[in-house]
Amino acid sequence: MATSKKTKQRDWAGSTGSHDHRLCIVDALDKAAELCSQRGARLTQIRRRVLELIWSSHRPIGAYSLLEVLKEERANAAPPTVYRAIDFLLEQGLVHRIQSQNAFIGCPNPDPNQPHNGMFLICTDCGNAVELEESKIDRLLKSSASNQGFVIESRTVEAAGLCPDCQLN
Amino acid sequence: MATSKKTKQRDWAGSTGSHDHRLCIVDALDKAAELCSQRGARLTQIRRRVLELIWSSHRPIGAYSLLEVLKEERANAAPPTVYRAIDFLLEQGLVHRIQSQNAFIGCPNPDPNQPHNGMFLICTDCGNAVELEESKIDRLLKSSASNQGFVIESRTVEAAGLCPDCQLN
DNA sequence: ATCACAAATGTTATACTATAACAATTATTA
DNA sequence: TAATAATTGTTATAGTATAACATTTGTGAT
Repeated sequence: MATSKKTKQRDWAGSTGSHDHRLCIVDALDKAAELCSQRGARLTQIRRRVLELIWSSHRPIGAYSLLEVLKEERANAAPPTVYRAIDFLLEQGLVHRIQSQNAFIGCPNPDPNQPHNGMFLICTDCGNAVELEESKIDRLLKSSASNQGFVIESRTVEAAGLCPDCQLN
Repeated sequence: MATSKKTKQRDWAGSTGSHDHRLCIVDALDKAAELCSQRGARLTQIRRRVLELIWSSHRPIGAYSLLEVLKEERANAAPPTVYRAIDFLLEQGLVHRIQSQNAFIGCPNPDPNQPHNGMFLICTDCGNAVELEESKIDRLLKSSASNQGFVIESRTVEAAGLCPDCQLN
């Protein structure tokens, strides 16, 4: 259940490919700023910084890993500091929780209206995660639930396995 | 993230309906005994008792809740006692982990060959959970992953919402 | 501007979840 | 029945998350 299991530092096309990841970060922060401003939500320094740290890779990152970094910049950072920021970012739909790892990852496509639950492919070897957009699966799940009279409000879909790169190595 | 959020003590047709739950338990224990015997796996007293406790309701139950009960019967029960039993039961596919709750639930249909990952509908009101069998969703997920060159090894699918009963109350 | 209020952050403590490491005991089988 | 493997006992600790209350900072009304 530990979230800090070591992973190789490698990327794969589906998630990060050979791209300039700085652009991901800038883009995510820009989107976040705009969304928050539209909503009258305050993207404070701490919140912005935590979002930036979460976006620092395409791997889910745990709260205490974030805290370690934050502490170097803010002597008085404590667990509530990071958990509050995370709670805010989750509420705004800017990040997702990866339940199977007790970790968090940036949402590449924050919904302007309301947050959505992501669906993820997570490589067990390199640790990279990519968010799927599969409305079909969502519809199937909803209808399957509906058959039982059950109404879905939120869901967790996380698939673990090997990304293309790690299948070779 | 606490697993002990209070839930109403109510059942719903999709999961438990108005049934004699003792039969569920007996049935589950019988199946477990047979499976283990076939496999040469040892369903010891502790393991059997933990399985029974997990089956004591259709709600996922946490390790420390199990431990509380176990302690009344076995003064020296400690976290490893219950986690080891859970690990065994997970390996044998007799129970599933509910990631969104750090809790465990019995598998009503343990696979004679290898364990499967469950898919669950979990009521946020009464807490009951029911396992779905939706091979369609599995296939969709696999093909969707395959489009990215990703090979799925295991997955988590958990949907939270309201069961039929709790929609009325 | 400044007061009053709300929101965010600081701070300390603690609850909850899970595993490491090694010792003792119990089963299995040669 | 001795040797070995599997299970359980025991203590300690790592990792994840929140409660509760104090302080500071931002916001809007006047």
